[in-house]
Order: sequence, then structure tokens, then C-alpha cells
Amino acid sequence: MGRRNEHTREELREISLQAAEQLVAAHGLAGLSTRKVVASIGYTVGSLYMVFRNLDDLIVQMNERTLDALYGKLATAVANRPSPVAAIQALAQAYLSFALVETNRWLALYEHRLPEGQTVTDPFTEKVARMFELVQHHLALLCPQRPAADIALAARALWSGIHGICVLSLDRKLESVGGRSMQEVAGSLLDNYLAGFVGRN
Amino acid sequence: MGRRNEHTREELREISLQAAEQLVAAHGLAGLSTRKVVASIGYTVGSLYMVFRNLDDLIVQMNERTLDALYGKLATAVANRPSPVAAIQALAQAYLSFALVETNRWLALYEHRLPEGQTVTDPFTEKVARMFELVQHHLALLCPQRPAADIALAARALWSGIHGICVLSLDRKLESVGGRSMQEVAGSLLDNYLAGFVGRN
DNA sequence: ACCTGAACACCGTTCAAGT
DNA sequence: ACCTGAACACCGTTCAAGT
Repeated sequence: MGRRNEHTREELREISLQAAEQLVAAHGLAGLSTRKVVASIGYTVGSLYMVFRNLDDLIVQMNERTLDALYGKLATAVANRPSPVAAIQALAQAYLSFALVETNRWLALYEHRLPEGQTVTDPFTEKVARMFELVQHHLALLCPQRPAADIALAARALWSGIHGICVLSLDRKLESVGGRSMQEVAGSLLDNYLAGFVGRN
Repeated sequence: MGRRNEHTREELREISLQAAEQLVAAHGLAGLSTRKVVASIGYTVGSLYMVFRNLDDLIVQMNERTLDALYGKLATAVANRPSPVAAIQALAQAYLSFALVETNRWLALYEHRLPEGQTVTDPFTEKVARMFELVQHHLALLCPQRPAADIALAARALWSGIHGICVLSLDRKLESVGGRSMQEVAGSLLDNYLAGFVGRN
């Protein structure tokens, strides 16, 4: 057998990633497998390994696409905001809303762990850094005379905080009882942190 | 074959959980399997199902033990603190330090997802709630005349924030570049949030 | 009652063989 | 060069059979 040649290498990569994204969106990262991907694109197991090094490689590439989509949402959300505070609030809301709408794909970003020794790929860290700088930039606009180290620390605290709110809100295991929305909690975090940060130069 | 009777049901449960904890501590949740557990305690696959409903059940029970250990650390850390703020800081530091020391077991709390329809067990949510109330209690001491809803919201924001800092710091994938320690970032979050929260009644 | 181990349905990965 | 599908080593879960 063999020799179908219906798709180029690049097309095969594309439809594989699309199939993976659909599987993850529908059933979570745990519902993804090489055999399900190839079944849904009409190929057999071996073919996946022509295009991806292994399943981890496929997941990393899928997650890179998710990061790109997330960055797109953040970038448009932050554009043309009247003030740095409004910009930061818009970033947080966009992050929450992406996590809420694309829950399973967003979760896959954090659920996937590389095997023991392996380290993360460069484009991946670059995409993460790019998002992080979005926050940092608007925080610097808010407090122009603050040293860069202060800004970096605050950006990291806020970013991590918003992220934590998403994680715990979307994980029904830890969703602590009192039913407040993600948005409320995030608003409280931002408002109070920024009040403290700005007020204490 | 059969009939060994070297261990009671309860002993079997105990050594299985201990073996699981060792496997997770050494290789992460992904390194845990029913077959590895039984191999390390000298039984065969079938025996596990005398004591646990399935692997998920074993993991949930293991995670409950981790939650108990974490609660113990938090409770002793918070005891006899001179002020509510000191108590809250001690809680945060204890949480960070547990995550840092028991990284893989702590990660397993969040990595494990129940299968599709299944919901979380009651003792589990209760243990989470108990930890959460620790924060809430000391926040209430800090601001006695604030309405309970404010306190609950703040506790959730802070708790989620500290959690997010742990998650992102321990995940090498997302560890944003500038190398600040978890403790520094958490300190920044607490100090600024509390300054904002207390100052704005 | 306790425990085994074969059996089944999955899984990721490799690779000789076919076109 | 492309693709298949058998093969291998794993996995979770069940259950007839043994003591």
C-alpha cells in the first residue's frame, strides 16, 4: 500500500492540527490520541510520524497555535484604550473570556507536561514572553517614573494572579464555595493591587 | 493461586497509597500507573480493584492525603502570629513552600482531571473549603467591620493569586523571563492588594 | 474471601514492506 | 517518496479460576 499523495506535507500537518484541536475542544487533552487524529483525517498511525516527531510535538505545535489565538484576542482587546488602567483591565477580561470560551484548548496549554528531561521550545517561550510584555508595557505607561524592576515584578504578580483566578474558577475541584464570577474576583484583584501599587510609589 | 492474606484491606490501601505517592513524587502524575503500584507492593493488577474503584479513585484518595498534609503546614504556619497581616503572609509562604518542596504531589492536585461526567467527591471539596476559610478568617480579623461578602471576595482573589504565582513559577513552560523568586512575587501581590483593600474600605 | 493472571480494548512508536 | 499495517511494549479494567 501507500502512495496516496492527496495532501502535501504542509496540508497533512494542517489537517492533523485541526483534527487535534477539535478533539481537544470536544473532550479535553485526555481525549486526544494519535490514533484518533489519524482516524479523523483518514490516514493510518504511521503517517503522523512523517509530519510530527511524536505526540508531544503535535501537542506543542497545537498549543503554539492556541497561544497565537490568545495573543490575537489580547492585542485587539487592548487597542485604543483611553488609559493604562483601562488597557490592563481589558487585557484581564480578554484573558478570562478566552479561558471561558476556549476552555479545553486553554487548559491544554497548562495540562501538557513535557517528558522528564525535555525542555520547552524557543518559539513557545517567545510567544509567552510576548503576551507578558503586553501587560508590562501598559503598567509602565501607568507609572512612568517607576524603575523597570518594579514594573516587571508588578506585571508578573498581576498576570499570575489573573491566571490563578482562571485556573481555580474553571477547575470544579477547587472552585471554593461562595459563587462569585471570575470577572468579579479578577476585578477585585486588579483594583486593589493597582490602588496599592500606584499609591505607594 | 490467591490467598496471601499478608495484609488487611486497610493495610493494602495504605501501602498502595504510599507507593503511589512515591511514584508521583519521583516521576510526576504521568509516571503513575496501576501496574507500577502493584509491582512495587508485590501484588498483581487485579488486587488494586479490591481496594480502589479504579485508578481515578486511587488518585483522588492520594490527593486527599496531600490536601491534609498541606492543611497541616498551613495551620501550624498561621498559629500564634502577632497580626492578621502576618498570619496571611505566613499562610502564603507556607503554601509556596509546600508547592516548592512537594512539587510533584502538589501538581498532582491540579493535573488530575476527573473523567467527563464525573463530579468531585465531598470530602475533597470540604478539605479545600477548610483551607480557604483559613485565609478568610484572618482577613476578617484584619477588617472586622467589612461585610462578609467583601471578605469572601478578597480571600478568593488573594488565594487564587498566590496559587497562580505557584503554578506559573513551577511550570518551566510559562516561567516568564525576568527571574524573580516566587516569594518576591507573592510578597508584592499581598502587600499591594492588602494596601488597596484596607485603604479603600 | 482473597488473589492471580489471562483477556480485552485501548495507547504511542517503529519499521519492513508495498506502491 | 509516501503510506500502510503489523509488531512491540505499554496501559486500565474485568473476571473466571484457583486456594
